[in-house]
Amino acid sequence: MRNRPIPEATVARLPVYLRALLDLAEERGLLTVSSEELARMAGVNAAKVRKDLSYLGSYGTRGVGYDIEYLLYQITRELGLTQDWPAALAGIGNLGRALAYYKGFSERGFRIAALFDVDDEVVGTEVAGLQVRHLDELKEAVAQEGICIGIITTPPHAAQEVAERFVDAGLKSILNFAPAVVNVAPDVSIRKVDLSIELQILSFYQQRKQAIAAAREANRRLEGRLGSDG
Amino acid sequence: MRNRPIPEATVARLPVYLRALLDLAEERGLLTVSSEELARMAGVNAAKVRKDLSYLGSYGTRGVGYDIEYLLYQITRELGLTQDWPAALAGIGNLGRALAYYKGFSERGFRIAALFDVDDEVVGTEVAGLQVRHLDELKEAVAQEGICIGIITTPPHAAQEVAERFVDAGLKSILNFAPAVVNVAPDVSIRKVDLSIELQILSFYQQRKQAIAAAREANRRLEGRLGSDG
DNA sequence: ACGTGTTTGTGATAGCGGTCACAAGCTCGT
DNA sequence: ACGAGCTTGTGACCGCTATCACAAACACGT
Repeated sequence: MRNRPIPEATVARLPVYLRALLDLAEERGLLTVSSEELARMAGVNAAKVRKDLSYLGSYGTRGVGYDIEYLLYQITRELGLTQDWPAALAGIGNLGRALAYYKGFSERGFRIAALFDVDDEVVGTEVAGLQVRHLDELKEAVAQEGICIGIITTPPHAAQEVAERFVDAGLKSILNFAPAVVNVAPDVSIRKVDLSIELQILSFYQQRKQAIAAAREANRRLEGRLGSDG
Repeated sequence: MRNRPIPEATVARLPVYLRALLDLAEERGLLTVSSEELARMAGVNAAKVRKDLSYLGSYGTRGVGYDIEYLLYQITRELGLTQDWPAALAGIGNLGRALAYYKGFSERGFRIAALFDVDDEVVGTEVAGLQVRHLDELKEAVAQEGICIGIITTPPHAAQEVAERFVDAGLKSILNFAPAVVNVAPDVSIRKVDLSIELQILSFYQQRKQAIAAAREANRRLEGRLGSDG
């Protein structure tokens, strides 16, 4: 089992476990944790936790649980968080600025190392301690700063072109915040974060809840009338 | 088929189709579109598009394609975008401010109707044309503004409590940007957007790519040496 | 040394989601 | 009126994911 490739779904949960483990280690100073406790903290099923961790190897002790320090080390290593990952951010609008200032990135070795835009009004200004550069300088900056990850916070119509420039500059990992579909070669990883889509999904289920509530209400009234009639 | 419940995966893709269809209607003024073209624009498989749309009912014409206007109407209706959805945003930090200013929200009937915080330095200030209110005023604001959706952009340790306050105020849909696991009752929809997790997932695959490249390189050298030796 | 209680690791199973392939059905030209 | 050429709608299949259930293995008290 421990030599099989790690499933995507598991990879997506490892950061959640990592966070929970850091909490246990730093805040509470505990040494071991059971799959049940970890599952509770991560908001998932205990069996899922065990199966996920088993892909990393068998680092638990039956009857005891998992050694927190060791697990932290293994997950950190597996996620590649032992090195730091300089990132380039293209598109210095509201969202781009917020991300440039965002502390959450720098936490785990992610560091926004360069900012890019194409607007002459923005290029040259300083944001979050970095000088905004023109997108044309991307290649040099990537080489110079050792940039590995590209983040897109441009308007939608520019997203595809920026992605292509990122790929052209040698980046293989892209995080897209622009509300647009971006196509890249299969050897490039791309993940999207789309606020508007998330809201629309919530809207769908919210509407369904309201429709069900309305139907239940109508039914209740109808039955009430029938009851008083009978 | 058209009366079966719509799968979650399909719901998550409807907004993508919607965007593509708006593009086709507004930018190019087309009347019909084939599943293949729509699939290309949405970055998915054509069969998947057809199956997804078939859940809404059979609105296509064989040999021709789908009527864009009609499809737009159906998807809009199904996603509940015919009404607008006022949202509350709690946590006025960098990210909260950026979202408050973000234009992408207001596009499809989503409107940030109230901002909340607990910090006295922030409460009372004006952000994006709205006065930041204290979280204690949540209930009144929800009733007053007809708020349906809660957005969490607080630091992680405050996320769970804010979520509970949202639920307590009657909200059934929550979007969580805080890097923390939030548990709510099963009748409440919660979706999370976690920038740090996305980066860690990218990091995992990036590292694997580098490891594979390194192994390939080592192998090439080894074979080269063996070749010259033999 | 041994039994009891606990927790892991994993085979088995069920369900969901993606893809293929093709029949059904439409339009249009002749 | 009819055949050619498309495109939809969907049954069938396959792989991935989640969950269950239980044997294996450990610690600890006596």
